[in-house]
Amino acid sequence: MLSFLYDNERRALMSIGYACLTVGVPNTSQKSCMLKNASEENLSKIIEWNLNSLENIIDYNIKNDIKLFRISSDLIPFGSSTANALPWWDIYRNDFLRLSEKIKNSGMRISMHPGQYTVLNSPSEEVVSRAIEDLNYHAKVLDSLCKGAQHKIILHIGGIYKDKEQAIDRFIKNYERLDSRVKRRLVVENDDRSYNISDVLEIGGILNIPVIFDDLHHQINPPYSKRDEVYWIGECRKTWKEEDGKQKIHYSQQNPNKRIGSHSESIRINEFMDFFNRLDTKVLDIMLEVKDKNLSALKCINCTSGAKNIKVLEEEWSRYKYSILESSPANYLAIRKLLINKKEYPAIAFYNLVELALDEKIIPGNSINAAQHVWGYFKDVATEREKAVFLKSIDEFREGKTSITTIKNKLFKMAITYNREYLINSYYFVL
DNA sequence: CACCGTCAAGTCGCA
DNA sequence: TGCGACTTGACGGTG
Repeated sequence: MLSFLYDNERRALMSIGYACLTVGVPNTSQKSCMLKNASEENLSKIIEWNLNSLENIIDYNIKNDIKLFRISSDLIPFGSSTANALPWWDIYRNDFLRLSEKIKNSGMRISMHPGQYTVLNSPSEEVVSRAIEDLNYHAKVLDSLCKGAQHKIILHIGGIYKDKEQAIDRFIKNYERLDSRVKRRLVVENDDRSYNISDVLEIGGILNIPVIFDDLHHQINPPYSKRDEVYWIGECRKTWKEEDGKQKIHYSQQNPNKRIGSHSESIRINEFMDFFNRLDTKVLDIMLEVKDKNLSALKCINCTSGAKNIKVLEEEWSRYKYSILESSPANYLAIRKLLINKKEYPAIAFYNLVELALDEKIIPGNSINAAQHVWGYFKDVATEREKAVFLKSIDEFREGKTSITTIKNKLFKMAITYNREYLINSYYFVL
């Protein structure tokens, strides 16, 4: 079947992924601690917890065919600080080995991205040496998980300090101080205030390292030269060598209710498809930066990987269902109707309706209706006491004495207790 | 158990 | 020169 070939071919070309955390995936939370609590005992507990969460994330990615993922810099608390003297790569060697097998066998591409506080071009030697230590830490995590140089560390250039030329020179000079294990993975990215894509291409060109194009940063902080994103993505492509793997870009959308640069709650699919269709090649990986994480990754994957079986959308529907019922009973019915014909694959239409529904203002009566539907999964097994508690909380919600979140949390606990997998995977508890 | 101030990192604008 | 704002998600103390 042609669509099958197309599907596989397209998938081999492009991976779409998400960063650091998941939404609605059980047992994937991260822990951290404050400096004053960074005892060896406490740190060990947290690292163990975080590695277990990471394994669950990787399992989830494999199960859902998500082949691009950014690991949180907080995986090891104070990983680049003397506050954490644990040889964690050694202590948890077996865990890292198991994880690296899973990553390798699934063909997943991993990355890491030190935040805005890792500044290689600072005039302060203290700050620079901490940045170098931090990059060493990131390389150590990646080396423990994946061998190839296609698994990248993404870094911003840093500050300006009232003299951009000198600041760039300092970046270039300090780059040379980096360990080869960092250098082979290091790529640089444009930011939303100081270094635009033209600046970063210049720096990447001098250092002969790949450049990541970040679309939202580019919209906020474009170079003087007026060229469109497709042009700049093409320029960045030239910086990616064979051993670096596929070109990688960052994509996010503005949150209309927050300050410039804030990431949107979800990827608006029409806007994304417009961008996707304008790309002059599909041979690149797209890292999404968005609040709803894996949810948007699945959305974009399902809308760009050619025709799939409608089962994919039915699975998504099973997870979105009760959120949609809560926010928009009308769209709930519209989506059911859309998915009746099992020979079609109306992915974009489906996500359009989901977005429309979730944008609606929630009416308390609809919240109660959805909660009662979810309660239906327990009505045969719940104890009298559980039933009384539920009915009472619905009454309290009606009177404004409790929040729907509290009710949802109780329902989620019951989903765990009675092992209702269908509900445990539902976005109802997180959207 | 829900809520909200605090933490951790470095830069930059403004007194 | 020094202080507050900025960012992000989890902690940790309060009610």
